[in-house]
Amino acid sequence: MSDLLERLRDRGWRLTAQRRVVAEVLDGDHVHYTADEVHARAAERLPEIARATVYNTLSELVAIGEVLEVSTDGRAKRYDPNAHRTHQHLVCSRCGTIRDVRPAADPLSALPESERYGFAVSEASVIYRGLCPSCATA
Amino acid sequence: MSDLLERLRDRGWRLTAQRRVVAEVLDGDHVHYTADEVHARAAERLPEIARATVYNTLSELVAIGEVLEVSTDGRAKRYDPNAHRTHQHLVCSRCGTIRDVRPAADPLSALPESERYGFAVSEASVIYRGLCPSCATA
DNA sequence: GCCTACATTAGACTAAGTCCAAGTCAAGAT
DNA sequence: ATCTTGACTTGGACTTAGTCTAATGTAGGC
Repeated sequence: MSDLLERLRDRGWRLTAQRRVVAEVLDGDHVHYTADEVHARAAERLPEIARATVYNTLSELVAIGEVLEVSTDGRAKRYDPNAHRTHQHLVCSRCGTIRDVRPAADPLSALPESERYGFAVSEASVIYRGLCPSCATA
Repeated sequence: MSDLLERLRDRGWRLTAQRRVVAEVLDGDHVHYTADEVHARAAERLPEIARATVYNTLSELVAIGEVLEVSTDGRAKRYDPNAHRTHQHLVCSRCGTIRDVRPAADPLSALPESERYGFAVSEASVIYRGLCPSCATA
């Protein structure tokens, strides 16, 4: 994650303790925390960190493309640090577990010109839903 | 939309004035209102209708599969009466306009078995994003 | 026309997120 | 090493979207 911190410094970010712990929480594979979960985990290391700071930092990370926002259920947004390897999401309809997945074909290519209504389409995000192994057997 | 009202009566729905106006508001193509928009439009015809009633009715329509919930921006959910013709959504990244679109291939088929992590995947929802014609020229 | 189970209402409540004015501090300049 | 300053953080009030509840109203079977 020091890669990320270095990239941030290169962008002129002031490197504060708060930003550091938020960046550290968002490290790993298949990480999809809500802002409140990020705040709770950050507060374990830096108890006085404010919710507003977590929201600010997450928004900045999203704005510069280091973190993705994922909205799987119309409730709290989730934050996905896996921003440099394009992928989609597979969500369990029962328990909400999320996995990063890579479809075989670019989803954009499935949308024919005749279905684009003159839009300059630049991105497709897919949510696959189904039962995860533990929910299927339970 | 009397089709819908008939299907609802067949299911044993009590047909109230409130449910009727909500169903009438949700009529047409490329309709994707938020709950508040549905409430505002319903209130034009039935001024005393309560927000809670709109939420209740929308949830019921979703539960029985007559209306789809779409979450395009992590803000208010939108309600889509086009539930019997499977489709995906194309959203303008600037103004938020939504169109129903039909990809050439079933998006599910693009997810190889090796990327399913043992899930019983049953559904894929796709949001295509880009600039709509008016936002592209503005 | 009555009855009653189901539907509606207003308003309090919750969850998720934004905004703001005041205080703090990282890092460049000295 | 300290100063300075503009960027960052804070806590709390505020907003938006949605849920819940107890009291009231009413559709539709009789």
